[in-house]
Amino acid sequence: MHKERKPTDAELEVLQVLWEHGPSSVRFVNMELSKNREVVYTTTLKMMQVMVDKEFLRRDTSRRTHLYEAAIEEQAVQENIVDKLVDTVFRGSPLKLAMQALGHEKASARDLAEIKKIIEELEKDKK
Amino acid sequence: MHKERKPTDAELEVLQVLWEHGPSSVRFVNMELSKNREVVYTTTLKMMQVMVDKEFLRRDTSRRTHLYEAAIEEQAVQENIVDKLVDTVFRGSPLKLAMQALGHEKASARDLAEIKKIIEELEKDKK
DNA sequence: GTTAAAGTACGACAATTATCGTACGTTAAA
DNA sequence: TTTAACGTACGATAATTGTCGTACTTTAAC
Repeated sequence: MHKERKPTDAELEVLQVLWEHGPSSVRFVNMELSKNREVVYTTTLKMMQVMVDKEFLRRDTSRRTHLYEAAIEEQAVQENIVDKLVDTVFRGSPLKLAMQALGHEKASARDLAEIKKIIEELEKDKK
Repeated sequence: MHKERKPTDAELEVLQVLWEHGPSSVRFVNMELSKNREVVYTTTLKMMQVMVDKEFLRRDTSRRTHLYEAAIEEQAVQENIVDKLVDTVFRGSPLKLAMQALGHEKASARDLAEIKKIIEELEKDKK
């Protein structure tokens, strides 16, 4: 039994696929990963088996082709990572992180309008 | 000679100290790290030597007590990490990341006001 | 000049990560 | 019923990380 730890980068890639597509076979996950880079099938398999051991994934072995699904919530992982990031890279300032994200090239005008609305909501809550 | 790679978590801790305080001795960095957790002096020393090899740090050996300074910019590291994070954890959406950051417990009312201003600036630029 | 303190150098280590090959079982088609 | 395709299991491995002990050097105080 392993302790709850933070997924590695490669593990996050696997989780992304499962969060997006729901329960999937190793074959399918491997296909998805292969869109970005070369990965041997058994590498993905082994990794997902390890992730079951770490309790990052659950699997259904009732059929020959096992189905894996994420056992941790996307939202929770995002929170963990952001919290740690704020501490270790942004000197404790979520503001700096948000600014960096919004300065990101992919942030669109619509994103900006969207987040302004969210901020106004948050401001109401804080009052 | 090493390839340019992303600093590890422990390396980020060291970088944080140097970004904040400028060129420092191993002793000083070790003191700072020890505020958070127990670290043996030679562990910090070894790590910083490795970081010099990786070209994350530069050092001045002209005096007995060597002085180390960050060889990579805080801003650049923040950008790298945010870019990667957007891709691997937020499905390519900087907006989601910003929202998560602002929902962060430490985000204050002043932060929110601040970022609203910044958004308005960004919106002007995009026009 | 001896000695204690403070410094650097560096080898060794366990744990983790990411990777792949090989063995082996199951299915289905020819 | 052979065989090829597809699946899981799992050992081995190289690289990296974080850790620390030990050896050696320099400085300065006595």
